[in-house]
Amino acid sequence: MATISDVAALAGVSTATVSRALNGKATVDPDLAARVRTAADELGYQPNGPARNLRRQEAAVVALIISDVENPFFTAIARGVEDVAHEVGYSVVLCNSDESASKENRYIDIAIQERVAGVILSPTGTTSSVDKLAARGTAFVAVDRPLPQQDSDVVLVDTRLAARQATEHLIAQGYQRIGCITGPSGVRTADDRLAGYRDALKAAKRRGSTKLVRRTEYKAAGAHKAARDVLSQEDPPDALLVANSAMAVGVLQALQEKGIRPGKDVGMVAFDDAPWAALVDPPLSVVAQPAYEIGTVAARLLLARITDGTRPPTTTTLGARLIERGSSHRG
Amino acid sequence: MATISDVAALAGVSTATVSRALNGKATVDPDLAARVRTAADELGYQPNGPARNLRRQEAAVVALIISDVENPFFTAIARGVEDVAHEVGYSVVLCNSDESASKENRYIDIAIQERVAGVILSPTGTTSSVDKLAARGTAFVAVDRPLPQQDSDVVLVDTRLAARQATEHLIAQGYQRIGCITGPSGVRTADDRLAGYRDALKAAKRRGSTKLVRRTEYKAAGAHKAARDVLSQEDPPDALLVANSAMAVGVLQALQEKGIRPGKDVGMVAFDDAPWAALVDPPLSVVAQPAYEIGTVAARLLLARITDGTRPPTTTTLGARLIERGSSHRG
DNA sequence: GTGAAAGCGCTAACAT
DNA sequence: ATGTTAGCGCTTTCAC
Repeated sequence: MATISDVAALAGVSTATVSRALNGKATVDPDLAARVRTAADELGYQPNGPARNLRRQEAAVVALIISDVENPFFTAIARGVEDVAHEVGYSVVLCNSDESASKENRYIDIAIQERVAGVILSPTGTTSSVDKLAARGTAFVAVDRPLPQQDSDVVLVDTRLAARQATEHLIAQGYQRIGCITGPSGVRTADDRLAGYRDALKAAKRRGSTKLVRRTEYKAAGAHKAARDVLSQEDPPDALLVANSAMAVGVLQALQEKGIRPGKDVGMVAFDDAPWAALVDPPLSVVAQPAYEIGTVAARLLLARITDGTRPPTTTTLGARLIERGSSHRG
Repeated sequence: MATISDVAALAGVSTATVSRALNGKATVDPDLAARVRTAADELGYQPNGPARNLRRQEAAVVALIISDVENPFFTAIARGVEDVAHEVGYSVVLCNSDESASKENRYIDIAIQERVAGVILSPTGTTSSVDKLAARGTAFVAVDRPLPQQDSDVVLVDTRLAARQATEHLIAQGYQRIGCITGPSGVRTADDRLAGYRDALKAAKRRGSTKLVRRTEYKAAGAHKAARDVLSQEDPPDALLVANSAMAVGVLQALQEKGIRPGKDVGMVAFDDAPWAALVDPPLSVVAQPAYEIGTVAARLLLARITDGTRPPTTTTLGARLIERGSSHRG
């Protein structure tokens, strides 16, 4: 594979000049620069990234570690990050931690080893691995979930408030026994959504009951089981707040199997406005989160921190929007 | 940041010994190895990836360039690739080419520059950029779509046959004027699905009509417009074959807006068994592609090629499965 | 404006 | 079994 020396030899200049020419430094004679570019093209020269990064002590790459590639919420964030990063010449590598602390840890190690310029991640809960980034001075920002005792930049959604509003909406629609199916304990968004749900019940002077709450992984399968379970008990809920769109799939399956009609028999609001939400029957009421915007904001914060590591950490909280559709309106 | 020399100094050995110990070479005294590991831990030593890769002339990383991160088909492939790659100690970086030849090209350049061990990609159609990989001897395998005049490893689905079977199923159900909404011309899967659709019509001695065919990008918005258009004409189709699940969303929206009931008024089969397909009313008949398996097979082929660049290229064709649900049964 | 030369951190010959 | 040393390809002072 052609190296910078090959290009230098062909162009009849030094390697230093090649480097300067190819990196667009102003201090190089236009004629020479042209000759260098021609030589580089001729040889199909591609700079050796590891060598460059070794020398520069940093790569123009940001790592984005998300907890579930198959969740549209996170892929939308990814797009936001990409769009901003590409604008300023950074590449984005996507890593899928799969909601596993050990995978997250592994990817953080890789990010450090590869000396990426920065890391954006949706932390799995344990803070330990992120400390390494802080210790090394690698820029990072958390999305979707804050980092316990770590004052970093973070981009969140006011998910507790959103959950409260969604629950209040169900109450206003006349549902009496509202249940909640949320994610695993310790995952901040799952905890917050549950808290918001309870806020609404309390404000309406309703007594909550643990029998109406189920916690499970943020996946269809878990939610399916949870929904079957909660609906099979003696006093089943007549409405459900569901904490993400994958879970909504599982819950709707369960309703279908049990012959329960959403909206009429059991009201339902789910987090995340999946593309299909308006297509099911009845259309699914959702809490739409600004996922793409989370990505763009996080990327901008990261870039700012890369250039200036001393700026004070900020917390950005974006709002979510309740979209009322048929599944939360008593027919 | 601690370097290998720091570790060597602390452990009272040479850098070579540190390198050997940390890389698990057999030829190092167990006591020394332990001392080295302790020193490394103490310093929080993380090897410098660029330096290592520069020296080794290769990184234990494979790049996966997919054409749409928001398409569940491709994210399922990503999981397959990851699972296999991680087993053998490779990391996977995901790149989103967004169905754009220039982005694909850019990511290929980056992959080359970073000297990744191999590349898996769903090519956008133009072959040009992939030539660079071949020219440099970087291992790569194509998924979902073959590479024109490039004999590489490739993992495909027999999508033409699947399209034919889906169309035959619609014919068998008594639909008379079957239309097809497929992806852009030049994208192989889009062309193949159209060809399979025509195969079925021809075999049934039906005359196809270009007025029943629409081509658009593989996204909901394009398909939405296409469906409105095709259904508004004088002799509208009474059934539709739709080329992926994002498009199915757009088509179902259009049907909803026009008050057309899927199944009863217009039959429908779509590619890709999205999680929500069984939840819409009526449940959507689909062609289920073995996406995860495409990923695992591709990863295994890539690893084999990384170890032995001379093995003859293979083509693996996996089958798809028609899942009949309500949307293709006349009520 | 251009070239010579040092050195980023690591691994692999080679020497012992 | 361990240490010494060269060098991977690049960027960047430092001279000129």
